Amino acid sequence: MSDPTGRVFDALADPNRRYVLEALASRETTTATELAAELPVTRQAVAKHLAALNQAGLVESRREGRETLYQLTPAPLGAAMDWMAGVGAEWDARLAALRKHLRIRRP
Amino acid sequence: MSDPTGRVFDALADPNRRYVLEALASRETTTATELAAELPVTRQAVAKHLAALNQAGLVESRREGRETLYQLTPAPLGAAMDWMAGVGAEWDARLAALRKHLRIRRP
DNA sequence: GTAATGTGCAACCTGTCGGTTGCGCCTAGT
DNA sequence: ACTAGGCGCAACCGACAGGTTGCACATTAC
Repeated sequence: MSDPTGRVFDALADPNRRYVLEALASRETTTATELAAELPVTRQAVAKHLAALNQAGLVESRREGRETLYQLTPAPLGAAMDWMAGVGAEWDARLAALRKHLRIRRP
Repeated sequence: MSDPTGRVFDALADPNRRYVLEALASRETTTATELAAELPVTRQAVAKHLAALNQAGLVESRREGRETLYQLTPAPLGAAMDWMAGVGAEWDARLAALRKHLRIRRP
């Protein structure tokens, strides 16, 4: 999946990954083991999720000594929201045009 | 997956389903066969995707004679966008608080 | 130096997802 | 009445995602 927006939605589709994002939004930095303590999965599973989030550009990792710190980078969320807003807007525009058309043809 | 927001993101995670949504945003009504003609998959595959979108509340179906018409219902997109906006906002707030803290402690 | 902590990598298992094929059931045209 | 178009359902298949275990490697503490 090379499409960046697709990767974001795919990353957001998993509940554990969404929990990771929520935790990261209020924590400024975290390690995989710390997250694994709050989730019903192993550290390695969390590490895979963090890798997926990193692939989607939602997370950055930096190694500090013997632990790797993960940090939220919420920018790609904007692109995804833009896609959704585009769909909604086009739909609304179509509805508006349809309404207008009906008003003109049936005054 | 009972979580409604999760279903929305899961629905949005597939490129074919996103295409269906885009098509539906500009078409006001469509059938599964019509969509299948524009996609590299069979009608049944499209029908499954439409069922998933319906489960996510993004699409409504109504039977008209011998064909079933599908229509976009973009409301759940709003909830999903709210979740994303929440994560981004909390992050921004944390960043702002951190910056403020730094400015106070290091004038 | 040695033990403990934290990580990464690889193999493996299992369920589900996206997709197809095959069929039978309506509905509409002629 | 019969034929053709459109759908739904069910079975099946291959691939991949999420998860686990096991182990080897680096870094800190004692």
